[in-house]
Amino acid sequence: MTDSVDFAKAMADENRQRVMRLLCCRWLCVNDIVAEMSNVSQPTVSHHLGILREAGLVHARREGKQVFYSLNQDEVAVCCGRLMRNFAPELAPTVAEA
Amino acid sequence: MTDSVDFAKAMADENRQRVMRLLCCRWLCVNDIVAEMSNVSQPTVSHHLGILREAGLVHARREGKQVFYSLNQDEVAVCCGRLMRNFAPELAPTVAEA
DNA sequence: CTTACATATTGACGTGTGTCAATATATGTT
DNA sequence: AACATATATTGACACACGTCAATATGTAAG
Repeated sequence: MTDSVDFAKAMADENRQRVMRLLCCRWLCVNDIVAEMSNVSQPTVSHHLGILREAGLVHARREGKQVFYSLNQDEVAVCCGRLMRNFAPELAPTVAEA
Repeated sequence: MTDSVDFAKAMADENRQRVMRLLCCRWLCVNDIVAEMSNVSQPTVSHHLGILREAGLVHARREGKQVFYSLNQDEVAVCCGRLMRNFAPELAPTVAEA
């Protein structure tokens, strides 16, 4: 339903997808992300992380002064599956894994 | 790459997803779509159809005075597959169908 | 060729969104 | 407590985007 819209909106930004690729399969703290992003300030990165966190697309874990983020691949997979079922039902697997 | 961003942007609107659901598995002309959409004017529907067409997410076919649209499920599937490979690689099938 | 109908385009308007500088909050250190 | 570092929040700004009324374009019929 509207969940698919929220997912699409969360993904609908180049910098957000850059952050997601950085967080794929590893944990990074905000400063590391900022260091790897060119031409994007720390507040902007923090803002994008907030949106991704709100959408459940990243995990967050505090460790001392720093906060580490990592991509939530499960949620991405669930949302992609929902998109497939909604908008490519004739191509999506009929039965989902339980 | 940036294609995933374009796909997400095209999907990032509730009315656009409503239109896509209407066009799932059938052809509708613009007036039919307008009739089934509440509180959305004909120019607005036309505008959304243009964005979906630009993104390759719908097929369009002229038939006399009317233009019929239908959802392009293949493109949706391709884009979802790309999202999966980019952002859920540990959950996506390793080998894609040729 | 004029008329009628279907769709697309234009122009204007309000709202949403990405961005940054400045500042606040949180945590650890001395 | 004072300070330093890491992250989040605020406020302001420009620009993108969704929306509609009005108009233009395309297509067929009389």
